[in-house]
Amino acid sequence: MAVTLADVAAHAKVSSATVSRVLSGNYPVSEATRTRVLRAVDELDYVLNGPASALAAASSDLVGILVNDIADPFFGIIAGAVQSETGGTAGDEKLSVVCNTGGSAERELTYLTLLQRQRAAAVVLTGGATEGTAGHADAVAAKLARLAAAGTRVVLCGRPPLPVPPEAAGGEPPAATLTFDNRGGAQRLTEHLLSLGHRRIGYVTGPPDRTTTRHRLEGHRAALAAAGLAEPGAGSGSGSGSPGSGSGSGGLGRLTVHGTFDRSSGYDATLELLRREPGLTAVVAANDTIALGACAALRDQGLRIPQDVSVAGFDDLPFSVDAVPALTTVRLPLHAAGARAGRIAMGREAVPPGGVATVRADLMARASTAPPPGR
Amino acid sequence: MAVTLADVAAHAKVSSATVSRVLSGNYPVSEATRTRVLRAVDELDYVLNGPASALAAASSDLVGILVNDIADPFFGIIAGAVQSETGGTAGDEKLSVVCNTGGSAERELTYLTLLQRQRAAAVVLTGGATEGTAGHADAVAAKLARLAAAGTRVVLCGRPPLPVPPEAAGGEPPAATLTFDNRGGAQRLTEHLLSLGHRRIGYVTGPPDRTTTRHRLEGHRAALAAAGLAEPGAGSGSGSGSPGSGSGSGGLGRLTVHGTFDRSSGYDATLELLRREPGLTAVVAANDTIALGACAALRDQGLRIPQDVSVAGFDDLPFSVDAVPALTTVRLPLHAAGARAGRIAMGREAVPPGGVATVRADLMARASTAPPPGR
DNA sequence: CTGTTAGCGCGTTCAA
DNA sequence: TTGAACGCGCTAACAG
Repeated sequence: MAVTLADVAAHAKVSSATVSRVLSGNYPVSEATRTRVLRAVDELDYVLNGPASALAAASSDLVGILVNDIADPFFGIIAGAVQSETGGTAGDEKLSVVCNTGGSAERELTYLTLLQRQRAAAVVLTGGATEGTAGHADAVAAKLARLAAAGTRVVLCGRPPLPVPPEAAGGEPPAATLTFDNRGGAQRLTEHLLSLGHRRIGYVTGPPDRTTTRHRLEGHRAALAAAGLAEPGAGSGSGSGSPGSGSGSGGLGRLTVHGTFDRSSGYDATLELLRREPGLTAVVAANDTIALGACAALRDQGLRIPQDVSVAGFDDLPFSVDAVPALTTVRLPLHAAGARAGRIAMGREAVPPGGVATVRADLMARASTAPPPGR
Repeated sequence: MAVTLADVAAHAKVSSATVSRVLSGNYPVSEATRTRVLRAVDELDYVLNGPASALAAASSDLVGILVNDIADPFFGIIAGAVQSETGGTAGDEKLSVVCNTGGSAERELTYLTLLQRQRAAAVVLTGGATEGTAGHADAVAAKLARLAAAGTRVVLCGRPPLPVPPEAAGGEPPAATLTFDNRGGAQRLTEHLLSLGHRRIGYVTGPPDRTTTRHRLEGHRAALAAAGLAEPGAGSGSGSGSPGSGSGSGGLGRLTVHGTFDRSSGYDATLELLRREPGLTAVVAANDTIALGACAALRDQGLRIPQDVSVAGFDDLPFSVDAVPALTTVRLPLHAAGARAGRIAMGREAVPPGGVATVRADLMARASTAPPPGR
């Protein structure tokens, strides 16, 4: 049906082996035959058969990039940066592709299996992990270990390091990891608010079963605790997973509302926060997108930012500086981190010592935060 | 090295063919052997070899989604919608992957070739095309025709229909197309501004060699012309491609500045516009992201929106409604269009009559536009 | 319902 | 420098 190597060989009056050598280029071929072959390829519109090639060579040029939400610029920026390094930057053309897991550990596993089937050259997992259902995290870790064992480079970008299995202690870690300092960044952000004088600070975040949610919340609470604001009775995790709802108990959980990582969830959660604590003077959001929704909700309630209520986000996505007022947030060098992950995936940069590098998260104090009213 | 079908067969004491049948599932196998095989698969940690499978079956489960800029939510939303339909919605698991072309026709061709090599089941091209270098557009069209001929479903989403080659007239079009009404939407948007009383309207747009740029600009100018505002001497295309610069000639081109489709370009271009025409009362941006930059620039110049200058965008991305003031724009049903493209790519929805369907673009008049000062 | 047998198209020895 | 031959791992006929 389609034109094959043999067809080209016949057309150029050489053996198929010669054609193969000309195309792969890593073997001496006389200039005369090379041009003859190339002309035949052109005339016949020949296209290499990827599966056959991969089968024979026992390798492929696929690089998979897994993201939780492709419509979220947070992931788009990272994925774009990874691709800019893994794409055909040199002779080594790689088909780097991004796979949208929707934050589901199940789909993540599905994609990993699919990539494993394709004998992918590398896999980059971006963003926080889901740690809800016990077993799923282990299943992912096990699959990654198997991928690594089969020669696939595994890189984690913006995700906590894999737990090291006891039996593997001392060996090379299966995955190179660039982890974000979510905890530290969140802590510095809340310290900023505290230093401005805020004491009644609401927290609007994403699903409780995400590492990103948990770490940023931990940083926030660590800052509160250090300021003597930690109330007893609040567990580390809190609230249900349904948008707009949170833990109803007293303590810290009362001022934390879980939802999803999007704008409308931030809107709803902020209204809920206001219901629980009308005297709120600041809202910290787990990311910039949520913060945008929070701003809208506050504004719709007739509250001014930052005169009545301060608002802060996380990530420093491009739109944050353009918000009105400009959003105080925590900057994550998403592009740089993604690019580095891409280079590691391509083997062009060494794995960080110990397999793990922490990416810094810097406070960007802007106009959306100010001292609380009457102070 | 890796465990193969034969290993599983031996372990389960059946033939490799039986194992294959159990795994593909589309063939009757007794319950007893099926469980035995599955257990063997599990015990041996067997993973299907994708290339070998694709080679033997002469098909693959790859679906490619090409986007111009993966960091831009415009593409993220479309790609996410496509994936939600092409992902394993039923028994037919497809590895749907998004490829970032960066708007380069060259990389677009590279990706198409790579997908062709993999014998992709379908390819979805999103967003406007580049029409700069003559020949490149033809090369892409030719490649798409070849892909379609080889059985790959080709779908265009948010891109103008492929030119129909004369010799193919009457036949099935090679690509199903969902095209956006960029021209109509832009025209209605500018009519809205005109009806408010604006006469000095600046236009900030992307690279001149993109169909999206051209069509939206055409709609804008059509509205101006209908209002008798067309000045002679302005060509259809104008300006150089470098950000912040535009055509220096008189006529319409004077109020049009080309750049890239991002925020900083919108910022710079707006300053340039203000330099050329300090009496400007409105700025129309070719998309919402540019509009955001335009707002920032105006604000930094001490101009109020919309009291001093009105601003409008295009696309109605999620953040637009949260801008302050809420952005007047043109809504494109990106998610719906992407989902439909995905269904067509999967063969779950019929190709529109004639191969082309136009997606409507509706004016969303919001708070960023108002009558000009003193009126 | 299950086993046997041929290739799928290419990379890679081994000889020449 | 080139050609011939084998096999990668799997699916799809064809028998039984």
